[in-house]
Amino acid sequence: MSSDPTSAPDRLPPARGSARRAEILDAAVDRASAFGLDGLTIGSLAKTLEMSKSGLFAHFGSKEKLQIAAIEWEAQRFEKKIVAQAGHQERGLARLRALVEAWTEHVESGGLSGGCFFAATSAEFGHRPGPVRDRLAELLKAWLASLSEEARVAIERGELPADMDGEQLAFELHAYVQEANWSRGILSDASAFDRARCATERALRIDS
Amino acid sequence: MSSDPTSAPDRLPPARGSARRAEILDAAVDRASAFGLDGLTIGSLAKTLEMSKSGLFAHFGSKEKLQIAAIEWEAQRFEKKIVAQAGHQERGLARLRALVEAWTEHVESGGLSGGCFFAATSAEFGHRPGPVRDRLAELLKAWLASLSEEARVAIERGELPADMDGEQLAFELHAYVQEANWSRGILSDASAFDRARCATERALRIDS
DNA sequence: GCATAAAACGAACGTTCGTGCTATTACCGA
DNA sequence: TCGGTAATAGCACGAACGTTCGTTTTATGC
Repeated sequence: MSSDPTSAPDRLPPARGSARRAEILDAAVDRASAFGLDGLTIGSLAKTLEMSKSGLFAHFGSKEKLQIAAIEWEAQRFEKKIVAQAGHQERGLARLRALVEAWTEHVESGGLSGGCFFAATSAEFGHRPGPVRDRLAELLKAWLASLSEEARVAIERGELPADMDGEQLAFELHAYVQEANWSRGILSDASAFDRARCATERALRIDS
Repeated sequence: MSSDPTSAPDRLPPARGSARRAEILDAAVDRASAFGLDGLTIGSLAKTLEMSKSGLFAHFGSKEKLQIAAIEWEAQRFEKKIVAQAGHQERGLARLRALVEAWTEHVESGGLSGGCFFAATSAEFGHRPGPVRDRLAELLKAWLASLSEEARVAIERGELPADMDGEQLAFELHAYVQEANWSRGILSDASAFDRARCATERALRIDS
């Protein structure tokens, strides 16, 4: 196989179906951001991709597996684009700021037609038990924990007031970005992200 | 009309079906808070109420009209329970505080199985054009305007710092309650409303 | 070039969706 | 008591849902 120059790039992902799968999941994430993971119907998704229902279905085996695959797909994108990038920053306030800023930019300009994928899907499944909800809860809990842990370090280092509570700060920072996403959606308020950035900045100022 | 004591109350809504209609809409709001206005199917709603699909359907004429009726129903409840009550408070900071506190309590203990009705439905329809979205947008824009207008009065009166921005403050206060609702849902975090109250309290302190 | 496996397809299943149409029941004024 | 109106039920419809099946196309390895 090493003698064949064309087959070299596709190493660990074994199948040539992986490209198709990526296309499907990109479209699935986009649709789910606007219509929810329930509104993500196999028929409409297949029509979008100009393929047959059964052909698409065979990639996942069930709708629930498709839903979870979409979640994992977006989670990976999120991890690479935000968490990993912010990891280059020094721990504490700098990294916390990097996380929130990258996240804000990701939600604002992520290119999804329904705004933040996780906002849409977690609102949808917030009160519906099952594997989909469980996975979403896991991911979002971890994301909140990342924020509050980094806030804790910043406080410990004296970069933020000692009487601050890391979890409370994470709660508020998270709220601003979610509110901006919501506000842009239902209120068509494009300036909402500026408000979020403004609120974030004030929350992270040392003197507050 | 003043001569007939019995027909006086039910003027425009003519029917004695109004009691049944109330039952239906109560159930509809509850279901929609958990499953969304799309997940609010006529079949399942009828089963919940132990009546026939067609019998229920006849009350509204179309699913979209049922959805909008549910929205108006909850909007009325909201108006009476929160806006009207807070109207007894003096304008400015006192009324703003009353609005947010009553709202927080309403979302926390409103008895809906999916949490805040408007959070669920506006997230669902945030990016889907149509009459349902339009009505939700109208109501939520008005609610945000109520908050920021009251904030503006409070600032004008010197009850809040003069360099504050009413709209920005409303954005943040709104964000806290929405975040609490979201957090209780997907993270099963019951203490989220305490965080929201804490953040609200700090935002409304004069010295901040 | 041929065997083989993966990928996509078209058709159909049973169910549920929203929505009509018609018949039946319950109530209230005359 | 009767007649009319509002409320509900029963039944059927076309469409879309997720899913299964058998077949056909496509790509790869010997």
